[in-house]
Amino acid sequence: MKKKKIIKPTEAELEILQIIWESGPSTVRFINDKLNKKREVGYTTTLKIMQIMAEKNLVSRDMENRSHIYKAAYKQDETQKVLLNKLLDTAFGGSASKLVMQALGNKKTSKEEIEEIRKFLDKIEKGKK
Amino acid sequence: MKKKKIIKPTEAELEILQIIWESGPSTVRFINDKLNKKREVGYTTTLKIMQIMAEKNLVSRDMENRSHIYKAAYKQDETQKVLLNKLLDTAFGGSASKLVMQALGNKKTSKEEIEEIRKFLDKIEKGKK
DNA sequence: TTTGATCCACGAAATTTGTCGTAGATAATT
DNA sequence: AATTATCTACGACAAATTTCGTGGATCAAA
Repeated sequence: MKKKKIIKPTEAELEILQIIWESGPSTVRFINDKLNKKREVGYTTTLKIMQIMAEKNLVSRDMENRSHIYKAAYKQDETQKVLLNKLLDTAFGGSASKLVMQALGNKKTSKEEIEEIRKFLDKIEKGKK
Repeated sequence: MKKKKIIKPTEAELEILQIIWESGPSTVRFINDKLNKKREVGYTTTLKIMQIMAEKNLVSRDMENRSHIYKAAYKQDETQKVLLNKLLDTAFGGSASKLVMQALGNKKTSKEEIEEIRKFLDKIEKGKK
């Protein structure tokens, strides 16, 4: 049995992870600039959080050059899975369908998205029979 | 424009809210007992958290009798909605369908549940024209 | 009615999160 | 070469979270 990995990024960490997932391995400067397009954050604040993320092994970093390059240790999918399951447990009592309907009911979902989900349902139903 | 209420229970608070949602208005003793079936928690710890929840107006309490009775200030649905939307933003970049598929992909969902979701999709599509 | 159980209030302490400032090193510019 | 810009490391600090212990009040039991 492998040791279970614990992934639980905080909000600030998730904000950073999202940028890395989207843009690939990045420097602190790059990420801080991106963040500042949405809200004001000091450079050292971003730096500090990313250093902590490295300690926690949420990211790894290449320290070859002066400005280190950080990359995500876990794929976006894995992290989403963990967070979703946590929410499923803590707030939805484990009912995935309730969660799904809540998600769809709230947000205006496009016709295309709905179609996509239908196909997805077909697929998992087939694999289930 | 009404003042927007912010609901963001912590993990410990959610644990407690779930019990209240499931069992109805409860005393600290009752909740602490329930919690202790899963993990060890001191009575005063539970008490303290519930008092804080009352301060935050996450719960209201009837102080008529010596042992106060706490009840949830928000319905489970409302809270689920808030938490889900937060997760949607922070981890899924706002894509509800991605979240939905992730949720369905992970968990083994029964045929009945899938059918239920299909009907739900029909419904929101109709309401969408 | 004295003792013991139970309850709340209050506060202390440990941890985590998020925020920066400063210092020292290195790179770039003039 | 001297000055300026840019990095990392480190520590400090406030706020929020979680954890209890103690003390005083009230209720129940002996």
